Amino acid sequence: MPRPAGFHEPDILTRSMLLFWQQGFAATSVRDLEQATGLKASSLYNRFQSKEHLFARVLAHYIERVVQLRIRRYLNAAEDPVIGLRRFFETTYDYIGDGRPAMACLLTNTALEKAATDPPIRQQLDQGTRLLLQAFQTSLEDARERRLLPSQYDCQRGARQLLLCLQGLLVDSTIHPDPAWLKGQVDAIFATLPLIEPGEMQ
Amino acid sequence: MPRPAGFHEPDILTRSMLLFWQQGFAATSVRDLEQATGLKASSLYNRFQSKEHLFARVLAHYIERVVQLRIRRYLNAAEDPVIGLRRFFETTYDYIGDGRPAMACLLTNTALEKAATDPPIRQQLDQGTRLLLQAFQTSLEDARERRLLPSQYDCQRGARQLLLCLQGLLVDSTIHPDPAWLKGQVDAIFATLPLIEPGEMQ
DNA sequence: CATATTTTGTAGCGACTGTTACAAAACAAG
DNA sequence: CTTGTTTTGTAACAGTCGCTACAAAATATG
Repeated sequence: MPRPAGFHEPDILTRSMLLFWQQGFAATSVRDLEQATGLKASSLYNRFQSKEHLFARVLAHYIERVVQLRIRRYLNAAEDPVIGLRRFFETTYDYIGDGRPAMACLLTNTALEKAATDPPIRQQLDQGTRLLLQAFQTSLEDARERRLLPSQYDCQRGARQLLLCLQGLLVDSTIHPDPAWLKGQVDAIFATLPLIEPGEMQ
Repeated sequence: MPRPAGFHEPDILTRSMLLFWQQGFAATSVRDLEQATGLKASSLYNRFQSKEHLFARVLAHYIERVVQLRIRRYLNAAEDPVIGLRRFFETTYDYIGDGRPAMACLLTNTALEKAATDPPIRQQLDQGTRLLLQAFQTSLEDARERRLLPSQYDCQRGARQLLLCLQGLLVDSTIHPDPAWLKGQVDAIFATLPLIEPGEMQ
């Protein structure tokens, strides 16, 4: 009976996501969203209840389509867990160059822009970070089992440390959008891992 | 000859600073600034050219009055440089509690909200971070001279690592405004420092 | 006091904000 | 086709945005 919607919802979420990601929540107007999605405001408000509700959906979309994808691609699929972790970190600033605006991470941006506001948003942020934390810990445990890390290495604490550094790296990537500098930052991060060199194995 | 200004400029900057700090640049309106400073918009625009110019002045004020003060109080004045560093990190989330909104750091907030905009702002952010970087390095070098760190410890790299962790901690403090959790994060940060225990000294 | 200079308060500019009422258009089922 | 339901497009709402023109008030100098 009903007239079917003339658009693809995941597509709308992706297009909105890119806007929020680049400009932030407050700086993205409904008119911007209209233009990016090709939908009129009435359609957007018909499908999603408000700009805030749309944003919450976009956050979930980001976790699903960006964070999870990166975890699978760089961490779960890596042959060497340490190399996988390194690739994960180095690809956080891949987008830099050509004078494009710094984008960092939608979750991080949101944390500093809207954390104090409503609980559903903070819950999404918490879920995203827990996802990363768990993935890091798994990689570290994998590395420990392969004797790339000392047997007494605390992987849970290491994962927290890595997450902290990742968030710091994202901040730094907006202040210093310079791949060479950021590469050095990643080197500094991984220099603190008590990696066992192949020659050290007994 | 001229009529003197009926207000104290540093006071205006401090009051504006608190607003930008809590709400961000975009979310702080000129009307908010009027109310917080007690000045009418015409006076604000007479003294400062625009909201953007005022914000740039506020950033410099923040570096001078908050960052420098904290460096002097916790790092320069510390008897033990490592304890000083620890105090510096632990006091970043002192404001948390009583349901107050998360404030993190004005520089960090600005980096993720406005980094892509105008160069003068980014220059301020760069100066603030370089200030911190230098202070961290000095503390680490002090610690190395006192044989709290190995003689071959790379203090420059350590300082970059610490700055990264600080920025990460600031992000985390908005997602998890829980002093106990944050204390654990600081512990994880300092656990990576290759500190020489007193008993290990030869 | 008179004058020159600056700071205020009032009022309002045009543009933009998120949101909505309402009717026209599009479609699936009968 | 008709009916029922949903999605669209148009237009506009009240409110806020950054900002400014202008005159009144205030004050250090002469």
